[in-house]
Amino acid sequence: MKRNTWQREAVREALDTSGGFISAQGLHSALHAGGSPIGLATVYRALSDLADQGEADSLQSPDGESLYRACTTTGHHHHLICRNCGLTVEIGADEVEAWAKRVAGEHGFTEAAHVVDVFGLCATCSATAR
Amino acid sequence: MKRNTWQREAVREALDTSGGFISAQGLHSALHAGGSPIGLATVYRALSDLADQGEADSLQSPDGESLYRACTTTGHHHHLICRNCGLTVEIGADEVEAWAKRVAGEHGFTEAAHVVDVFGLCATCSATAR
DNA sequence: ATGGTTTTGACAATCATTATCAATAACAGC
DNA sequence: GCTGTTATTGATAATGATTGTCAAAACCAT
Ligand SMILES: [Zn+2]
Ligand SMILES: [Zn+2]
Ligand SMILES: [Zn+2]
Ligand SMILES: [Zn+2]
Repeated sequence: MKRNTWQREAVREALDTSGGFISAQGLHSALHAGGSPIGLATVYRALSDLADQGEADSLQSPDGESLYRACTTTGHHHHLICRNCGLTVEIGADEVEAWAKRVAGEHGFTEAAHVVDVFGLCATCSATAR
Repeated sequence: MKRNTWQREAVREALDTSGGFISAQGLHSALHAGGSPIGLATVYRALSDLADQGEADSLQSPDGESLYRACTTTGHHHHLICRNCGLTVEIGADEVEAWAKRVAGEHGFTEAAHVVDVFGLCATCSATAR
């Protein structure tokens, strides 16, 4: 049976607080900065569990890091992510869902999954950058 | 000035031969299997260069590895990839391009890039799997 | 409160990728 | 073709993220 520990709860809360996508290392740093003595391995395990249970979304950053986020949308969705500050907008994309299903079918592919993310600079970061 | 070496050419040819997306490690193994004594670091450098010059496409595998492929389509496009055998189909996706641009704009994002890939089992692998 | 079982965390191990740097090989100019 | 300059190579070390190990600590049903 699965047990409840303050570590797991701490990770959940830190994820909620973070707002945007964040790496395991980043979350661990944030937790430490907040005074938590949680171990790094534990953060990795908690994030992995949260992702498995569907309580967190995960994706690969452009440079191959795994990033996690506590999303509010329950169902399947995609993300618009600021590559500077991490601000994330959850996006429903029915037309993309249809497209993905169609192209997979047209080429005889089964068990198709898709990776669809948009990375850019949010309005705030765009303004700052100039 | 850039010099031409048999190593660089070997990587280009191996990429062409591969057909699907392949990792640097995988290409290095393939080259060694074919009798080439090329070094691993050189394969990494050559692939990075090819990607920079637009002669190769690159993407992150679902588990965070960088994969490369010599694509025939010159312009921007996306991929339908067999997660079992690596078979890759190049896909033009005007509707997705438009969608990505639209959602970025709607939320004030600039310099938006998108990651759009479909992973599945190709017809052959689907048949074998059952 | 107790005991069996899960979870933790310090640390080692792994794996992909990048940095080093002396030795090598391209190639421009003679 | 020979030569000197300089980009490139490759063995290896270094890095950085992630996972494995395992004894000690924490949970929780009883
Ligand atoms: Zn931003
Ligand atoms: Zn989708
Ligand atoms: Zn391509
Ligand atoms: Zn296949």
